[in-house]
Amino acid sequence: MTSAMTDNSTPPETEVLSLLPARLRAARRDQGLSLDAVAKLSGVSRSMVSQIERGESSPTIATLWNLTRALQVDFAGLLEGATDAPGIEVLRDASVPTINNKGQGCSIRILSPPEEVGRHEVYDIRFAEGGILDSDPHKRGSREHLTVISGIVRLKAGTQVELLKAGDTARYPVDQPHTISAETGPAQVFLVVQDG
Amino acid sequence: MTSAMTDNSTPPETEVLSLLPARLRAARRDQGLSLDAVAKLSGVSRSMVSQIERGESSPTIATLWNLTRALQVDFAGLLEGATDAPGIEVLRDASVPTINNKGQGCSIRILSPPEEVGRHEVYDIRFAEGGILDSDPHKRGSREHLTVISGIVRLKAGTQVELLKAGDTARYPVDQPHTISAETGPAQVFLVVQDG
DNA sequence: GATTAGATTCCGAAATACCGGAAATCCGTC
DNA sequence: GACGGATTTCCGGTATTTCGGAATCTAATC
Repeated sequence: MTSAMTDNSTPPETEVLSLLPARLRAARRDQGLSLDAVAKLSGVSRSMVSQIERGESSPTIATLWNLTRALQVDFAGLLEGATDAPGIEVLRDASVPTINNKGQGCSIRILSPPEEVGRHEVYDIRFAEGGILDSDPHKRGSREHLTVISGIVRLKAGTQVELLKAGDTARYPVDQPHTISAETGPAQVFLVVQDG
Repeated sequence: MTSAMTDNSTPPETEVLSLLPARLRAARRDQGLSLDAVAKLSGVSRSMVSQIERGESSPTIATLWNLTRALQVDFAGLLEGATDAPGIEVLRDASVPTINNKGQGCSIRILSPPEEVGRHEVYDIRFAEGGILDSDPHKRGSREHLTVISGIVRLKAGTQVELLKAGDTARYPVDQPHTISAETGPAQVFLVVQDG
């Protein structure tokens, strides 16, 4: 058969899988390896490597995994779309998207682009005195990285509680309910959410 | 046959693939979906989904891809090791590791743990008037996310130049030389480096 | 131009991923 | 405890991946 790739559910747009063959071949050639060499390194037969590199076969994750280890490429990055923007994108102070109706007495300024899902998001959060931000658990494995710019905040993650003042930083898993509050006065924090 | 997973080249340690079935099943159950439901959503048959979730079959990347889209999980993250730390880690203002001898007139406060390489790093950088931080290109695909806390800074990435003041944010690729400088007075910026 | 060494592609045969329907298992409800 | 309804697993058959070897292609050398 001519095209073995079962590309059902493949709208015109994101055929990320079609990029994989070329990337694999490039990775191999970059290291000056022959098909036979990677075959011995990975345990995948030469013919299979050849077919995969020509897009004539859709490898099982097991074999792909073995290939990535032999070629020393990152399994994850291999399947990601070419995500490179050309130049500097600037988001001016006045035009930062802001959410006010979440939590109480706090405004959330979204500093990362909405498209960029799956890696990390960046927020600038400003609390009035007594402001509270309550969050439900995110996806398992996610972590937050919180740095206090000014004021004093109280951080609660699961059962644990910490008091943080300007300059302090806290990191914590967020597969559990967590709360940030500014009890003693206004505060500003910088929050990086790393998706799990 | 009982175990179809071709697990050749599988040292005792990182059998990341063995985690995949459980993760898929968890993702499905979290959304309250039945095998039949995801089958219709993804185009993969119920039986296949069942087999994959029980580790009795190693899916091709094509079918796995379809599953990830139906379950709305990140293909990349699915294959990464479980990276969860137990509780809140706190880094106090006074004990933040700081670098002063890089660049001129600037001190770099490292807010992310050194172990956590490969995802993102977080820095709090403080410039004296005239301070300059020159950086060589990082790994291709890396991006920086810079937010100005106070003062005015000049950002140069490749050939492009932008002037940023307090509250402004800039995002830019760093597979090219880039420079941050505070020409008109002291400044403080927050920098998130996303590894490519 | 012929020879040789290396790399890649082609070709059965065996293994296994994949599908659709049937059987089995799990629950609530009467 | 028996009866739906829903979910999951089992069981054919088919399509595709995967392997090892043979054939083809590529280039350098003589």
